[in-house]
Amino acid sequence: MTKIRTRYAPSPTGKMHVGNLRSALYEFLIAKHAGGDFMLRIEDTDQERFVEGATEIIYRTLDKTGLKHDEGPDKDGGFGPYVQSERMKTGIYMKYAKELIEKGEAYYCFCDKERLASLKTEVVEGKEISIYDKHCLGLSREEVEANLAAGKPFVIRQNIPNEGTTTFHDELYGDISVENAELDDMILIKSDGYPTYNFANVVDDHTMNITHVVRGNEYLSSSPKYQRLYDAFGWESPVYIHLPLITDENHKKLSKRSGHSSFEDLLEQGFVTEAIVNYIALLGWSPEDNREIFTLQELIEQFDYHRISKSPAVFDIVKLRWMNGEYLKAMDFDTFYEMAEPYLKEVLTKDLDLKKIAAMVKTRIEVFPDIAGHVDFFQELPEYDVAMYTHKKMKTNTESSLQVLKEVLPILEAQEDYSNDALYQTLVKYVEEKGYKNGFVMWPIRTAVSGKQMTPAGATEILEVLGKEESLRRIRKGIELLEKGYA
RNA sequence: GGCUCCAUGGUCAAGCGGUUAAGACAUCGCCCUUUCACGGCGGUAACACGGGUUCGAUUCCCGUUGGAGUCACCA
Repeated sequence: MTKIRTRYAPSPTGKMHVGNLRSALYEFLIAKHAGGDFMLRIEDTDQERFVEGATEIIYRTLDKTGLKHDEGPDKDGGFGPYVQSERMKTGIYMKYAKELIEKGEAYYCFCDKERLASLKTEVVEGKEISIYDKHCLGLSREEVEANLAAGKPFVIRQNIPNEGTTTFHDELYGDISVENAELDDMILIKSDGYPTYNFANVVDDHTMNITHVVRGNEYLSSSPKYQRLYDAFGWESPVYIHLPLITDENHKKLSKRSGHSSFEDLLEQGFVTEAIVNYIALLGWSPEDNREIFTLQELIEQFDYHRISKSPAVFDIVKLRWMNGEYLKAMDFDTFYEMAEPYLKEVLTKDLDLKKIAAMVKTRIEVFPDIAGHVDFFQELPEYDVAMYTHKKMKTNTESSLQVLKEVLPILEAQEDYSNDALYQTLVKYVEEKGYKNGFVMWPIRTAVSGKQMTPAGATEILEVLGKEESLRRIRKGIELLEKGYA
């Protein structure tokens, strides 16, 4: 049994798309589950789309998510170079392309843009559809030589016969066959000398000993062409595993405008890395049991690629939010605080015990940006309606609240110890003396000091954080409002 | 439009000829509670349709319908 080798082969064109990230994750898991190697190869054959800094994003994301590659541009494993533009300098692609020409499996094509444009036959949904007419296949060897000698720009095309069918095997989808007549003579080497993705991919996967080619199923329909390339070279084809698409809520392939389509977007929206990885692992794959929360290590152990699903999966941000909340709840406090602090400081500039507030909020938020809405009242008492004092279950109304607040004010003025425990004891004592229910007293106090329908903590906890002076100020304000609301 | 793939609740999904068709998110209700949340308990909700094959189809085959992907000197 040969060692499994998978590869992640992104092109440095910008942010890390979640679809790409999931491919990387699955490629990593398939290799690691079997004790194999996971390789990184940079596919930068399109100089026009190259984005400065994009390679760094790839490294950073892989590092942050824990998808450590065994080989790559920065980690030579003997199969380099690992960047296609560098591989090109070795002449490898041209060498193999010429081999194909010798075999009659490829040919030079000198057709210019104008001629190609004249081949456009049909326009469907705004896209022009054309199939190359093999015009240059008919060129004699002399004509080709003459064109080459004259320095005429050329591309090299794959020669696919018009008859017969081509079949390839996918581990998940089984055998897939297409008529050769359906297959276009795709370009292998572009006029700038660079290989196309299609060609470089095949040459590199083979020469780098990749055993399992794992990629999105948008490549499913072009796979027969790749298969023909393997066959033309006489190479053994790799195991193909095409992954189901990840779609947006409209069941369309996830696109930039979805807003949460890249790993960076998600981090910005306050998601934690582990939750994102965990969630996308479950988009298109499920374990044998019903577990949903997995560390990367646990995923490696559990990941059996035969359990990858065939149908597309909708990226559900709501479920991701839930999962993120689970991670936040399970996180140790110091780590949580470190991450939450910037969000707290954004709304709380007064001298407040942020750690205490962070603890309140830890189990009630799903993503960090939720924090602001929970704690803003600590900074400043919001405007609120006296109707908020009325709560049927607490049996409170504006009248009872006014009375309670008035009675409680002197008690709280006399109170020295503003710790949660002490305050609670004091208030409960008052409750008992009066024969009230807890909520009958706590509700109006909480309302007065928070001005909000819901808060991340009970009344006395809020009093503690606010401190005596501010608490009393807010309660007096509450009394004032209630009296006014009355008149 | 051609080709290819897919088809279990709103979403992620188990299931691989015989099940009361799991579970999770969301949603609804109840309980708990110093509000809300958390947590606990419970409810609503699915095999797209039509033919076969079979003693028996969610499961196998064919068709229909629906959805998606792809048809570049982009990957």
